[in-house]
Amino acid sequence: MTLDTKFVPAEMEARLYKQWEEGGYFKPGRKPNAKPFTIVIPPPNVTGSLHMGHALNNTIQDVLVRFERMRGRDVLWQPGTDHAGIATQMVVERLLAKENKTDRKTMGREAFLKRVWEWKEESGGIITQQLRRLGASCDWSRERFTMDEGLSKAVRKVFVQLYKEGLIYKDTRLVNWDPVFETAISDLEVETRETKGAMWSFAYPLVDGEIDGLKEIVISTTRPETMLGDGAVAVHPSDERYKNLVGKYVWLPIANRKIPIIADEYPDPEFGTGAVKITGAHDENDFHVAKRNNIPLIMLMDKKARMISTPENHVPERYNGVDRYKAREMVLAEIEELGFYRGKEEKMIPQPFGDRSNVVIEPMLTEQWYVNAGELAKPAIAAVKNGDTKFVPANWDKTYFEWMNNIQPWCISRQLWWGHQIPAWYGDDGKIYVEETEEHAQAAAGPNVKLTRDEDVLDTWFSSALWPFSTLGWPEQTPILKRHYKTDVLVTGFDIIFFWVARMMMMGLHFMDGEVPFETVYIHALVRDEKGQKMSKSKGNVIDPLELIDEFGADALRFTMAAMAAQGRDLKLAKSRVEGYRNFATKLWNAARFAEMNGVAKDENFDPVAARVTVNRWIAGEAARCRDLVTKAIEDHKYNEAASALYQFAWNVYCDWYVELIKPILTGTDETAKAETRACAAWAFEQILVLLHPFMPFITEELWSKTASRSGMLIDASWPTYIGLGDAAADAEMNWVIRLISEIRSVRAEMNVNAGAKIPCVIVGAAQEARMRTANWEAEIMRLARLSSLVFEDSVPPQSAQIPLDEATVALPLEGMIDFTAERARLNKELEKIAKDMGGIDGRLNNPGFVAKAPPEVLVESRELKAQLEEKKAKVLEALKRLG
RNA sequence: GGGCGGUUAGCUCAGCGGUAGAGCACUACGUUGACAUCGUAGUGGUCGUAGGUUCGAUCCCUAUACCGCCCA
Repeated sequence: MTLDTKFVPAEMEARLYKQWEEGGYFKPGRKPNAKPFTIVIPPPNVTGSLHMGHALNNTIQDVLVRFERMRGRDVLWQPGTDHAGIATQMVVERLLAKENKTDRKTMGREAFLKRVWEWKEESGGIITQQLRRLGASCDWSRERFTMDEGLSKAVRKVFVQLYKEGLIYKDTRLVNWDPVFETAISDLEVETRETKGAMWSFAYPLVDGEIDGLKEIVISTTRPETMLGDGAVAVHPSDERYKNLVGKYVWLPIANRKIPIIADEYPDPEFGTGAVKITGAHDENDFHVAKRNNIPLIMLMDKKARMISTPENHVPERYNGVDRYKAREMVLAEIEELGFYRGKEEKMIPQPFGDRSNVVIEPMLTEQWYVNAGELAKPAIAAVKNGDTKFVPANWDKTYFEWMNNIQPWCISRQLWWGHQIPAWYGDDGKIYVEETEEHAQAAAGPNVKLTRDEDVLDTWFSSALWPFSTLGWPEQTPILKRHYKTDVLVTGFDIIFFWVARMMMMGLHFMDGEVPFETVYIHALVRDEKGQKMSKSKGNVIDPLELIDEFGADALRFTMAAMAAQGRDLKLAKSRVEGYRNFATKLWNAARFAEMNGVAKDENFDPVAARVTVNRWIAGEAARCRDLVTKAIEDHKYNEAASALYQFAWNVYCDWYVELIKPILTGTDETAKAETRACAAWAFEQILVLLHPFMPFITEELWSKTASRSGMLIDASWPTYIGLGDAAADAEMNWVIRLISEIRSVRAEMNVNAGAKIPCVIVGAAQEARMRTANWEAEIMRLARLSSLVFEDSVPPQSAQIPLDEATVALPLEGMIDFTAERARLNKELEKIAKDMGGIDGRLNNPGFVAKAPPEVLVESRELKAQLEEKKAKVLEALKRLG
């Protein structure tokens, strides 16, 4: 059981993870009488590989899950992946193009889908393997995929029910059309970006010649090519300039059509000429104007955003099949040639881009399926208002409400192949049959109707919205569903509050009898690079979490994530931070090696409450304090505070002081004290392992098994509860000793005393308590402060450096070793600091308002502080006097 | 235009009403058989700016500047 001198994370991590997983520790149901605790994972895309966002997200979930497991809850962390419609189809299409030089259309739907499934089987497991490397303790035996048979059944059932309730319907309106993927996408998948563009002005001549001195109306547009589809020119009803033109017509050049001049509230008279062209079929605002005024909607483009020439749209034949941007150039040239060109202004314009395809989205008039989100949002809003679901940090509910209150119909149909095909059939009788299966549809239609299934698939987020219950077996009423819905916490980033959180709320409430899908939504920050920039492949600033795991270990990465998870928006990741926590792991390893070398071993009979040695009583109290801090911090989702408490306790308290202070005991002759201290040191270290386990599961598990022979694994250990720990007298004594040693060290360094030199120390004016403490810790003080002697005397020896310590003065007779000018300077500096502190305190105490109004305990504290400062000041002055 | 964040040590960030903190970096010294992935000591901040509330403000309020995100 000897520990190696170095610790190598890689081997250990793989081995331990396997042991946990195969040991069934991640599975629920092991504590059937315990209260369940449930988290559903935000399902990563099957196409994905682990990035920093995943690392943060899953670290937090794993900390929670391991913590609650240790606290005795019956934990289910439900894992799975998302089929990610567009993303996956895109990946496989690219693969096809590369491999076989073919495309999905040539292959046909069936063959293509077969290929996607094959790809999923081959590559879909990458991300889940990577989650394992992070240490995520999900129950992999319950892994789900959004296109599993079970989940697909849930999707069909939800769709059919919502349709029959009138909450899903078909509608023809403008949608965001992605001309690369040739599908509609939802508003959320569109990203508006400011891009370089221009505003061109054209003249449309009046059909009736001159009216009110006007022969033409000048309109401006950022999209010249759409003029071919103009159905009207609109002006504001209050616009005097055009008052007598409303109801007249203009000639639309190129298309050679007559279009009316209409009055509508939409045009801004202050902007440009105050007249706008209305292209109802290709612009959202124009669409509404056209609807209001009964203006025809003229379709100009096909699914690839190429112009089409039809008898209906009057687009000249030469435009047929021309790309929209090429058509723009043609229109501009022709307008100029016709003499209707009226100038161009370069400007930045907002343009919609597809978040996946990265091309300009075209508003297109098509028939699509919609969810009446407004209706479903009502209970979802109420549930957050009344506290059934809480956002942490709480201010995110504002974002949630803001969006939910203004929610638009959700376009859920996609003209893709990869996804849940919509369970709707069209009969040759012209009717739509929405049923869970073709048999049901046929039954509904009757035997003589020929059915054709809707070709479209559903938005990926439709199935994700069902995740908290579909993964638990719904629509079957499984025991797991009963036990683990609603879930306890959802951990996710703010970027998918709308995409996912809001929709899960809607669907959960609707299909689970009004019960919310989760009690708490913990929203964490997004991981950015050191400079605060979003990590992206194109910027080349991506830090790969797996590389960090390779270099520093999963524990170090996890601890970094937790330590940086302070509630905020951004999390800028510096590699040095990960390195620092790797060092922390090394420190723990070495502390364990120290223990091993010094006979520090677990003693089943050791009871920290009964410890007699002061330093042991003290460390036990510190352990209890750390335990309380960590517990509270995790409960409050303040992972950084938990991490910081652990780091401090393990390194600054246990390693720096406790271990150093017990060395003389461990090598001493007091066998009783030695035995107790060995047992206590082992106990305290064990507390570190247990408390740290949720954050650093691997190294703690490894040390757990190597520092004692134990019956179970640490993952299965109980979160400690302590009764009767904490001893104020022991704390006071140890703190005094630590202060004494620190002060001597500080003076030594400042006086440039050779680090290796042992020096004498004389304590003057010590009260009984200080004398006792000194006696108790003589060996430790001498060792840690590098003293050759430690004695009490009645007066300060000549040529001493002097340290005031409460009522006593600690004198270091350093004749010949130090420069007394320097010592005087040091004491004067000390005096300055005291004076500064005093200034603050006096300012308060001399303020009648403070004395009258401050809480009594603050007043007492201030007075005590002043007394201490005064005592110290007197000592320093005395010391200066002695130096002459 | 609407909303939400941020501005604290050279860097990355905590703290958020009662004496300014951590890690990294930096400086000096390396003594102690766990650890140089370390130890000891130290340098470094008028807590964006201006008002206000308060006995007291980095912390609360108002305004303002700059940076960032989301929505239109």
